[in-house]
Amino acid sequence: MTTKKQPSTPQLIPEELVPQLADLFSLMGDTSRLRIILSCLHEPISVSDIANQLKLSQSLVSHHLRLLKAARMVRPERRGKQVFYVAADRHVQCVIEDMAEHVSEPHGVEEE
Amino acid sequence: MTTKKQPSTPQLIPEELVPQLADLFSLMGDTSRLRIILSCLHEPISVSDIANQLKLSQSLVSHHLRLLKAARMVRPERRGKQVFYVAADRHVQCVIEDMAEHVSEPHGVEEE
DNA sequence: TAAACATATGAATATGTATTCAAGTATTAA
DNA sequence: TTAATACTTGAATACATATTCATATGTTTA
Repeated sequence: MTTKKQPSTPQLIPEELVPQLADLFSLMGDTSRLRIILSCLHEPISVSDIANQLKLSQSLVSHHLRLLKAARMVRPERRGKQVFYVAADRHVQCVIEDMAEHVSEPHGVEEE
Repeated sequence: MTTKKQPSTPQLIPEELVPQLADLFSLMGDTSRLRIILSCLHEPISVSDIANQLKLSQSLVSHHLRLLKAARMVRPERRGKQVFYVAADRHVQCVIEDMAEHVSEPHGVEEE
């Protein structure tokens, strides 16, 4: 039984954004991809440098970067033969930092 | 070829947190689950109310809530026969709002 | 031009997971 | 206690997707 009649959906986040948001979170939900994001969070870094740093195949890194680029989370910048990637905007960083705070939160001691 | 020797990993986010963070993002990466999170973001709401509001089966909502609860993103509170769920802390809300800002960002006009 | 390097991409596979259905547990009311 | 309601849970399935391998594209140098 429904407790009370809900006035449709009283949320701050418009329903239309949900699929886009879910896509972005989903991208960040893979450890390889999250590490890649972290690698190019503060400064541009080349594909091969990411691969070496994270010990992932160049192919895999490239596949992931393609998805991240499509979602506008990173931006490519060619320098000669290499392509450098950097986080698209500051929001990505904020999101990760907020979430890091969440995991660092004291594990509710079931008080009250 | 590596551009320059990286000093291991100069990140603000410690490597150990990455799997936990990815798990959380992964949970938010499903539209059904993200909607469920949004439903109990501001006030406790019963399982059946969530199911009705989102037009999802009670079973599915319960399955998702179990995962969200395990990740300490929501907290259950029994009231008689019903169980109300509410977002565990404010960080979840911050994360979603930051991401919403990201998607609302002007789509870089490829300048320069 | 060809060769070497850096990155990208398509196909194949293996693994994960969202959803459904049926049955189980918990709480209240009769 | 039995019945009804609210929620949970396990198993099965269908679908998505991370990773690898082989190959292709783009860029510089010889």
